[in-house]
Amino acid sequence: MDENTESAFGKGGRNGATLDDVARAAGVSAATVSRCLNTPEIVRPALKAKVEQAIRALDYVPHGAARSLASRRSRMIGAIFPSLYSDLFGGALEALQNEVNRAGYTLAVASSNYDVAREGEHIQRFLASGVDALMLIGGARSQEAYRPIRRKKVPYVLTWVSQAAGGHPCISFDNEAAAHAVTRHLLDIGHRRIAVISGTLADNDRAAGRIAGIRSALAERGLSLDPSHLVECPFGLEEGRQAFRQAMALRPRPTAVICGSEPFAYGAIFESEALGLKVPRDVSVTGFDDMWLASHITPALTTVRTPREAMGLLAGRYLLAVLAGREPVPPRPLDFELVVRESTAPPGGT
Amino acid sequence: MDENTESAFGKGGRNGATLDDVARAAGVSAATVSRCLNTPEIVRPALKAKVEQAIRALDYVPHGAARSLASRRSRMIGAIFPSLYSDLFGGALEALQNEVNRAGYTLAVASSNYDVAREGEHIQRFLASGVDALMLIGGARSQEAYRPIRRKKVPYVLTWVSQAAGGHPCISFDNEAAAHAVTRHLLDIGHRRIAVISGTLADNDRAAGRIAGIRSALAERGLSLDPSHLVECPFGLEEGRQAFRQAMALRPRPTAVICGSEPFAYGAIFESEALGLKVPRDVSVTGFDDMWLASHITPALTTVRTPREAMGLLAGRYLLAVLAGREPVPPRPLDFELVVRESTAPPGGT
DNA sequence: GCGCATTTTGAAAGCGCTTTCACACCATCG
DNA sequence: CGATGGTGTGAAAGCGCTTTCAAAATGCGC
Repeated sequence: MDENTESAFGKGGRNGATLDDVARAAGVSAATVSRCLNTPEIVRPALKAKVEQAIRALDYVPHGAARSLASRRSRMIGAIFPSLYSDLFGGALEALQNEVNRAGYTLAVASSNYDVAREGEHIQRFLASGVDALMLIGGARSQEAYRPIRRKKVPYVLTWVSQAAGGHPCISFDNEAAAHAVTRHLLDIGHRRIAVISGTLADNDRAAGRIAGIRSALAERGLSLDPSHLVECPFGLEEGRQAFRQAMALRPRPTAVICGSEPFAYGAIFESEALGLKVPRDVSVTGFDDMWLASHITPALTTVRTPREAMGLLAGRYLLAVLAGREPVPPRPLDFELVVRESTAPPGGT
Repeated sequence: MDENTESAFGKGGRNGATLDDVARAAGVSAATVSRCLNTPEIVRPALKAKVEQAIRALDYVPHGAARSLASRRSRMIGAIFPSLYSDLFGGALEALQNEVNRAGYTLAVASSNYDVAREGEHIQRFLASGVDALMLIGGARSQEAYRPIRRKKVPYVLTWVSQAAGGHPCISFDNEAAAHAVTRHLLDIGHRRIAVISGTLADNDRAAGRIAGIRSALAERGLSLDPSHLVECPFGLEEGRQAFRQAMALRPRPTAVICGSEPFAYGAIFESEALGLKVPRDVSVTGFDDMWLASHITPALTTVRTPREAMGLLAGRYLLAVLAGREPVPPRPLDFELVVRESTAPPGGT
């Protein structure tokens, strides 16, 4: 039966019916079939029914590339993340994917591996693939990088950063404010000697924003962040352990360590045990993101919960709105929440 | 200057030069430009240089959809994961993405949310988008689901499962053997009363395979898995805690708990503390996958390391090989490794 | 019923690129 | 030195669909 159907196709050797085949089978023009697919409301029910039946009978699947070429839209949205490996971006990726799918779009992804040059290549690749819109993380790329995007007039949005030099549309919580809140909490319970573990700052404005927030909170109390108290290293739990050891070697020893990323905090807590230090008695530790381990680790981690799924969802929604011809306004910075658990306590508690 | 360049384009209002524009600028035919892009080795250096210069001058970016339509290849590969959220699949996703990118392909992703129907829709969507190949996880879908794939003659490969009913190409370690190894380890150190925490088995042949491996190892020692000792629940750390509590309520109490997925094991270890049980003294716990937390948690987790990145990499390589016209043979099941750490010990040790 | 204003429909022209196919070109051989 | 063969290039025909544009069908009022 499959074979019979095949033989009904226009040309031999093809592996699927074409719109013309459907038109012929339904006894209408190709234009009508096309309309049934794209603007079904303007075709009379009688014809529509015939077409739909023919589509089913032939098992017709529209040819994406042909649609794209003719309509000048690929129905594809590209997203470039610094990493696909960690579950940090997983929630946002999943939310974004769901949202764009709902509107009939397909999501293409790429990982820049925290490398701007790499990201630039991916932008080019996506543009060449003809994505209709683009989601990027952060705003730490040169203005040059936006040129090809602007040139092709492809809508885009930045996430994980609430504002970027150049006025690019952003959807995110405010990194600076979130870091400020964590720092403030530590200051409020009496800490004065605070060390910071941060991810590599070059090309990472999220991390930089957090440092800025820490500095401003410190400044409000007349304090400042001594360079020796800022340990910068690549993301990772193991790296966090090392950085923590380094911070604990400082004299006088800091009474609190702010981690710019959650794995650092896990590393710090694990390493404190190895060091014979008790958290929070000997040293307070804070995280950033409130990922799944945070509430289960001992001691449970004081951290700031970031709206990761929301960013993915809203970024998708924003792009779809632009593509639909509306002119959405990126929302104000999203809410974050300081979650105080057991890893922080007043200093000197013994 | 941008404006001047624009005005050199063939048609007005477009947002990019076309291949014809390049041909005209270089004083060659469109065919030659096309050849410079696709088979540069067959065009004479002199012409190639002129074309390349024109491409740079016009900032030409090929139109993906047009290429796809004419060449009948989209240079896009689709991958459908059960979830994008967890970092379980993150490594494979990243590796796959890198591999296909290297060959000039773009990766499209989707998450089925562990739902076969959802996965089916994504398959259809990808096929309609015209992906050149498809990567799927597991083999727990109806043979029906493969029909559209076969019909369009799209190469595909299954991962995370080393063999599937229907003879589909697979690239994976052997779930059954891996689970067998873990179980064997427990049996070898003297455990006899073993409970199992497994992810939902319906539509998940990976989880089912692991249960089979556990059963066969048990059977080799004349033991069997009592239904009461098999706790089935959705994936997640919190769910693992609950399941562990349930397993610990069994009388006589099991001396070991095999977790079919790593988060369950983390949950078990955390919950053991809440229960006043000491791992491994009171109960041994094993994980599955050896994710980043496994070696840092206390006690460090005995588990089996699965080749997740390798699966992504090899799946990509396999599909690219098929697309290149070669007829690759899926490799034999990939290696896994039993990693014995501190969470397992002989029973009754007090 | 006729004429006019409205939908609906079909014909045909592309969308931007790849890919035969045939031709032109040059070097080689008899 | 002309015939032969191999390369490199160009002309043109689509790839399968969307989208004008004009023609056909419909509905309405008088």
